[in-house]
Amino acid sequence: MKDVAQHAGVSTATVSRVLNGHAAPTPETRERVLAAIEELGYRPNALARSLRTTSTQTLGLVISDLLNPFFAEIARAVEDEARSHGYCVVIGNADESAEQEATYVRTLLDRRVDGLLLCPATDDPELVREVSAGGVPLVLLDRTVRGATCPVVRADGSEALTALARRLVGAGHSRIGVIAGPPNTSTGRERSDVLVGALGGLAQVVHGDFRQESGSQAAAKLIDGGATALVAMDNLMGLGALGEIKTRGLRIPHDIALAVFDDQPWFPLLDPPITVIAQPTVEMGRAAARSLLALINGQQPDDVRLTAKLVLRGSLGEAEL
Amino acid sequence: MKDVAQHAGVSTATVSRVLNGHAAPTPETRERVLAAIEELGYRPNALARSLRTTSTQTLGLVISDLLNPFFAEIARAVEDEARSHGYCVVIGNADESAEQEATYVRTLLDRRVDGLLLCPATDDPELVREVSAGGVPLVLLDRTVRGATCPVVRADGSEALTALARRLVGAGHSRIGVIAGPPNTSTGRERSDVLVGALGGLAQVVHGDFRQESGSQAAAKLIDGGATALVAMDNLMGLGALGEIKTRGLRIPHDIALAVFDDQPWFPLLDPPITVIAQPTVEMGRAAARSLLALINGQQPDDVRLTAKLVLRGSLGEAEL
DNA sequence: GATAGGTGTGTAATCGATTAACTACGCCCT
DNA sequence: AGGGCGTAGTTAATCGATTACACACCTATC
Repeated sequence: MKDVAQHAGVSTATVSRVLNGHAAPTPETRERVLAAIEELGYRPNALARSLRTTSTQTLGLVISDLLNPFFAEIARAVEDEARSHGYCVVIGNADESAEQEATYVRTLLDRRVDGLLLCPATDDPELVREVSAGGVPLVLLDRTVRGATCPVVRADGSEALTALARRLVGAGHSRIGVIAGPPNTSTGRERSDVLVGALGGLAQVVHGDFRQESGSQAAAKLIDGGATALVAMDNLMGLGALGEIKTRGLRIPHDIALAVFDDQPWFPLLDPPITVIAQPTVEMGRAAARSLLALINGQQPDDVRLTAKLVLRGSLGEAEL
Repeated sequence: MKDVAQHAGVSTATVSRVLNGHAAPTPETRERVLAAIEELGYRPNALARSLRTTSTQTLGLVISDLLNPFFAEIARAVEDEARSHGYCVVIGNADESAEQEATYVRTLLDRRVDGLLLCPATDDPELVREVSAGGVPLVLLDRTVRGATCPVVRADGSEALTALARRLVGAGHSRIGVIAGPPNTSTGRERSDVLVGALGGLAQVVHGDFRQESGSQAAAKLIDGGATALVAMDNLMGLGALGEIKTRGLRIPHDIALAVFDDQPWFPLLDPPITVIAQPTVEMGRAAARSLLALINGQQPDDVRLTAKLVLRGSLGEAEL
């Protein structure tokens, strides 16, 4: 910057003003400075700028698993929305591990992100408290924690799950296997609670960990237990369940019915296409980013609750007619 | 930091020394400083540190599309490897747009990332030159550019493509539709060049853009053109082709054979399972990260060429027997 | 007991920007 | 002519760390 100033025959202050579009510099000076910048190929150092202004124009996003297309899509939406407001997003991958999540959150805070979006790995409020104590704007996404004190953006699947339960019961299924998420995550608990409640005693629950492998194992256990219908509470566990069903040579929906929470582009391609509860992922990501930006700007955004929708495709069999 | 120093009754220099594990401070001082840090909940400002040391411990990764599971997996691997070496990764999503890619690259350079991994959207070497001119370590991943002067990490599918061509020809297919990537990307060009060459005149090529929609359109065109076999050069276009095949009610492999470049966890679940050319994505990501770290440490890593493998699963029909 | 050498800390410059406070230079008005 | 005022630009403090250099103190040696 000093070089640019020298080159243009002005002080660094003037260069800075030109850079930041301040009113002061005369058009002529401005021209000279811009020419110098161009000539020297100067690019301002964002670190120095941030240090001085205490604003990094960066959001942190800590998600549970980048490999999960659900989160990838969310990340994409967050990034889109943030960019359209001039913000960058730094993504941290927690790998469903609370420790790694904490490490990442601290790293991002150390780098002074302007705000943080978190999909908490567990419902332990400790980390959230730590961030809030640091005074950094925080929004929870997809999952919440016990006694959360910050805005939360999530999808509400109650209605869809209830409708799904009604269909399954109506079709005469009496042993319905629920492949639930980990009980220490809000989504893991709530989704299965709602479904189990609506199934009124017909449900058998096995908890997985939102990963493919656990989906296969849970499916195996439930099929062995005599289930005639399976509901996987997340797309990766759904993938695992499908694998197990295929391995055993069972036919959907003839031998076993299946529904999955989370839609994926390839679900309609299966034979039969898979019935799902589709979450408005893109909207969730955008809404979360918007809430966070509002928070950063000193507003008090409300919680956002979007509704997930039941999409019938055929994998429940007659139940769908 | 000043507060911590005051609290411990030492100077900021000593605090800094404790923080950075310098030999100097006596165990007793060290204790006092650590206690003060603990008590005040002090966390060092990474921006200030980076400004002073000109090292951010951060790698930039600019990929074409986070929604593409291939790139998501790569991102994951890069992140893993980087983290294990104490580096963070900032991911930029270029959305297959050269402009957005350039914007992101510049933003990352402004933030002084220690090195950059790039999956270039086009094979135009201009951006690469710009980065190199800035003296920032750069490694290209998956794709290369014309006359690249930096290390490149990619998968070589020639062998697998040739084997695939042999099988298709051997099975008597005489009109083979190739759904290629954009001709201005190295992977888009090279993959189809190899395959078309190996098919010796039996190929019909339609270029897509590595997105689902273009896969459907290309498939439609090729099927209308009388193709009895399709090869999609990337998983998203493969997904599109599958959709088109399903829409038309065609049966694989009876009515049409299909193979896809890039494996996906759900390909084995289809009926029949899809034959693919599988790339070692995780290894690519890790290798790229390692090359970049080597470059940062002043070494001169070689290009890395991993081999993609043909995985026969049944979607080619008799050709596979 | 003076000197050399080693050790633990402090002082202050520095990284590259932003910005408050100040200066210098017209220009207008009485 | 002189005072007031607006404007363009400069000087220097600042953000929060790192680190070269200086300094004080202690110990070992002759």
